Amino acid sequence: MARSSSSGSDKPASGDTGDVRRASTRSTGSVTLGDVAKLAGVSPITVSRVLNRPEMVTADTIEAVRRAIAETGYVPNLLAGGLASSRTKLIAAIIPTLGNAMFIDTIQPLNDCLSAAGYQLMLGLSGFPELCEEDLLKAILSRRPDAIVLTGVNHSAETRQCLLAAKIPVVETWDLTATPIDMLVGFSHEKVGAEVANYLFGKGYRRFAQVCAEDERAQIRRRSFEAALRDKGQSCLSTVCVPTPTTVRMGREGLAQLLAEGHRPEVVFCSSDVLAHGVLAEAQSRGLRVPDDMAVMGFADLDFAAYTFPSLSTVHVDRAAMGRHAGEVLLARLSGRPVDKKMVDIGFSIVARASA
Amino acid sequence: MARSSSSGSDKPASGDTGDVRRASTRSTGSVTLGDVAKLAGVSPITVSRVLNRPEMVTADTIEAVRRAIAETGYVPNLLAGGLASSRTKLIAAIIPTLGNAMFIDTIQPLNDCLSAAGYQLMLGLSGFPELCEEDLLKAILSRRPDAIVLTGVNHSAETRQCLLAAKIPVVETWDLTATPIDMLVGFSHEKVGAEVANYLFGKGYRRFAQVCAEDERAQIRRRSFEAALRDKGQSCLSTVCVPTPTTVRMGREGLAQLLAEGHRPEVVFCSSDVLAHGVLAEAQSRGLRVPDDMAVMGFADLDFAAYTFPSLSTVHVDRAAMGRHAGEVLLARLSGRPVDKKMVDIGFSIVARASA
DNA sequence: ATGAAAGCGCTAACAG
DNA sequence: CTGTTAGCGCTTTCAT
Repeated sequence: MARSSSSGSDKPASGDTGDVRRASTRSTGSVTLGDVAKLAGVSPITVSRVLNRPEMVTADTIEAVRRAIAETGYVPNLLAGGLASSRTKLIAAIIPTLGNAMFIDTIQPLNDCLSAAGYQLMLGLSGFPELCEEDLLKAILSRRPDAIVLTGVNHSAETRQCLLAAKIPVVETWDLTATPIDMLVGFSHEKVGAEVANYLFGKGYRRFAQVCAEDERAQIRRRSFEAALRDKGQSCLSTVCVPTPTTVRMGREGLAQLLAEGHRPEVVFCSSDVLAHGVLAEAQSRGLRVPDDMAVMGFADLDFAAYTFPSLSTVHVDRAAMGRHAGEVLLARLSGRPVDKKMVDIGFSIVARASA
Repeated sequence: MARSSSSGSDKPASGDTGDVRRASTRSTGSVTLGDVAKLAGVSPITVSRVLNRPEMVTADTIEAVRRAIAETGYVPNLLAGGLASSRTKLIAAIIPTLGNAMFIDTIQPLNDCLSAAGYQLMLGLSGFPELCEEDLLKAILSRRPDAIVLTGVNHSAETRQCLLAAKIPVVETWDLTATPIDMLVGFSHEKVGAEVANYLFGKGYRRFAQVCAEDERAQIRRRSFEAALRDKGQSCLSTVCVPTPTTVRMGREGLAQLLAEGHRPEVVFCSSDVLAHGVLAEAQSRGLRVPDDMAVMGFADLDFAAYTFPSLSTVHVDRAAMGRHAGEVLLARLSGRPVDKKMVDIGFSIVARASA
């Protein structure tokens, strides 16, 4: 079967044993470039070109090779290709968890953007404890991705070192810093906390409480919120902290705890819409009127919350734009195009709905 | 003339000067096994052993090598390793979308399980249209994963062909079939539809409606639900179908549409808790009492729904167990251990809460 | 436009 | 226990 198919007369194994397919010492059994080349009657490199740079090959050759590829069911080996070329078409992204729709909303457009350009996205889950981010990173770097997307800007010295040594484009997301490793697209959590404080103070609220995730960026918003209150001579009655990843249940329990401790806040600022959702559910089940008895402010503007509690006031963050933008700067860099803005603040906005 | 850049004579390397560290034509610059070996004063293969089979090496050697690794910041190249050994420590999983918490709940324990065993999970998103599953699969197979986890059991002939040709362990999940490709862990969507029909009929409901995702498995549940109703001489008033991935919003709109069409169902069976959540939100905003005016049945038993609408009746599916189990059978197979059950029905149960 | 030779960095298979 | 040799399958470089 595996003979030149060029012109008809296909003699059955005509004696000469010259190129009998000798099993090499450790063949993997799968079809290789060489097999396709033999079938198509060309050299391996030509098959490679058909796949990677078809403009260098004549239409006839392409046709013959395509046929051979289809006939053999050849699937390229990107381990070999990546090893030889130092380009893997692989891009890694590290996020804390799959359990948080916030990050997913960023990853999805990133993935779309990259796969449209022929890259594959590999996800790494750091789990919120930033403890072993370095190990994860090494595991990821050992696959030699062409670039990497990080969540957050607070990395250990070792992590930065690894990243620098890898000499690949890096995009940090979900935060801002004056000293990015490479490129950056995020927004200011400090500003969020401060502006929310201003907003709520401006609405006349004076008894504040929080339900806040034990997450680095959530804590930044929290502290900034408290600081801004202090500037106004106010303070936060109480803050309930809950472990990550957060759930609606924790929001419910958070409010339950605040009330059990005897607090009667006029408004509760939650570190995410998931928690705010839980707080609203709990308030509702207790017959509290929102915002008259108690107002609620969330963060992120998640769909499911907005469609369950349309009154939820929140902070809108364009997560999809963040993902898209991260993909775009990466692709620009990888294709040698100039990257206009290495640092981008995508901003945020307070969405005032009936709950606060 | 083009050759002018060549340093040194054209003559064949006449002679000797052999061991000058001649920069290889295309070095990638990063630290290699060889560099570590040189520093540690051992051979490359010994470094490899320290990393992969330390039990074959003396403690002293390990120590020396470890030091050299730390000193150089060496990060193994798994492209090269995988190419040489035909084992990549990479396992792929294909799911329809990241936007559905159902699948995430399966993937998370799968990931935990695999990474604890030193494997890395690579996610592939097929998007619900099973159209180009084959292209995605080829892109994934080109990274030579050691095994693959699929969502669903309905694959094209080409897909099955690719999978067979790859000769790697395969686990299909989220469904049952008499003819799995290899291993299987799922449950019967047919049974779900039928049992829900029985349950609701038994509770005395007679006017049924559905809000159902345009998803293969959801449609199986739907048809089975309708068939079971027919067996009882009943029928479904109306079914609103919504595109995937589904959202809470679609659930709201689904109920709105049912009511706008003039239907007054006694009970609405939704193809997921996300949709049921939306239906409940819409019902609530219209002042409908649940279950007195209208009952609601969901599917999957998602946390966020249960904690927002604790009364939501639903079908419980142990998604985490499915993921864990998939990981376990895979690891068993990969380590040569016998796999006790190649096909596992993890079952489901109807959770009767106050909403139905 | 196509091909030949030489690796990419690592590990399997054998020595010693 | 450690080293030597020979590839894994592909792409680069340089030649034709």
